[in-house]
Amino acid sequence: MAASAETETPRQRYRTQVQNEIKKHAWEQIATEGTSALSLNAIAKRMGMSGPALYRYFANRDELITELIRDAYQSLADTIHAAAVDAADIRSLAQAMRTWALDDPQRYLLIYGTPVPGYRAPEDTTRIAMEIMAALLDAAGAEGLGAMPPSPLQGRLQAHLADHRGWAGAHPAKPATLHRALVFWTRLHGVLSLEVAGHFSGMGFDPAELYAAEVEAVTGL
Amino acid sequence: MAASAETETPRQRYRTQVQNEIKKHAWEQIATEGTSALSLNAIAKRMGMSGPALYRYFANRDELITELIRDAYQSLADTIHAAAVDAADIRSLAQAMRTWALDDPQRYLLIYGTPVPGYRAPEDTTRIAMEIMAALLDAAGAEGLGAMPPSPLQGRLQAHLADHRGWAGAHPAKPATLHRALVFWTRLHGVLSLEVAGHFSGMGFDPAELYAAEVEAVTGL
DNA sequence: CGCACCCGTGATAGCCTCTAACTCCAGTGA
DNA sequence: TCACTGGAGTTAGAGGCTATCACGGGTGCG
Repeated sequence: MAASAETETPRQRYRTQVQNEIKKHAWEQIATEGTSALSLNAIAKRMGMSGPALYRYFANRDELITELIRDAYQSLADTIHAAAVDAADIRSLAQAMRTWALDDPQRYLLIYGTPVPGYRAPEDTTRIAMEIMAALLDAAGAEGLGAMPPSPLQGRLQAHLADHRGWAGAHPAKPATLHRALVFWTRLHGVLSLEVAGHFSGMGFDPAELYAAEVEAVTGL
Repeated sequence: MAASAETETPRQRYRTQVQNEIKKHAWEQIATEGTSALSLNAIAKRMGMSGPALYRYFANRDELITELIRDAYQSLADTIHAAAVDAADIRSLAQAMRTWALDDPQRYLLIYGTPVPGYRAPEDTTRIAMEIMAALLDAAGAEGLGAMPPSPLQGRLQAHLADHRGWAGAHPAKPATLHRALVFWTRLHGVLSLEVAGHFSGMGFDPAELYAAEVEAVTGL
């Protein structure tokens, strides 16, 4: 990332510094008011300069948001990697994902929330998404996890996944592992997204209990 | 709903008719451009009248969106009720939910997508949400479903749910049924929301296969 | 018939994104 | 050392949006 740190001119260093400050203010605004209320004008005002100045650093509002999405993806990938280094099991990965999501709900929703119909994700976010998938596949393929209860339908899904494993890249995962990783992702996302969006808030029970039970269900799949 | 149809004055009938036309245009706009791009001005222009006229029918943009959310909730509840009348089993409910979600992704996302931080859902949407939950509990409590694999953690969750069953209202569901209904909701929502948001689009496999397998996993829980 | 009410209008304020023309200064090369 | 180039920031302004206000005009009620 900082490969050309020495060849960087002062101009460039100043530029990236201002860009980072803009992003910092953008994150604050997103966390409190939501992404839809993100305003370049307001950021500029808070930084003590006039609105159009920001267009030196980001071509338009969409480009800033795209950059924030990229950063959010990278942050999630880093979090998962860090958890995988500590202990590459499903439980710690799941815990890391949950704390990451609850730490800044709007950051989570920037990735997994409502997409803008016309928006096309840039190439490298899909690359990061595949990195995340690889970490999940590693954890899902670990020894000592429960076997999956046999059923024609589950077997059919695994056969289908074995035929369509492009998303796993070059990962040498067994069909059952592909299945487990996918289910890990969707089930935990199911609990997390509803929790983050506040759909449990009036229900009274503790989402953490449900989350833990779902994590266990995946390990014993 | 149409209890006072005869006592309605022509004025009132015209009023609700215009309101419905506004909502119709709003839905079209949401489906194509997304909720964040919903513009009262654009709707007015398309209806052949000037912007401020719409404020006779909705106090502000938020009130219109709230009304649309209410309608979306009601539409989901109706869909689930219709499916429950045909056959009150989990499979048909799950199928109805999926077709409803894919039929208009932005309508689904209006309920389950990114919430606006300050927004507070009105009372009757939570009432409708509880109706939906009741239908889920009915289906989850049916006879002939597989027993749940015993585990201390799953048992602990069920005990917790038995202690915090306010969201079930007066429904006489066993703890295992509470558990199954919750898991039905979160797991299917996990697959659906990722599918609707396009996170599977580049992965190559068929979400329907995964969905079917998850439905089966819930029935055999 | 008269009157109150509701509907739709244009004008306007204030916010936003984004462009254009301009000034100014830092860093560069002769 | 000095002229110059290019990036940074400014103001002005177009065009969009939400929302309010004051004003005509028609509708339906007493």
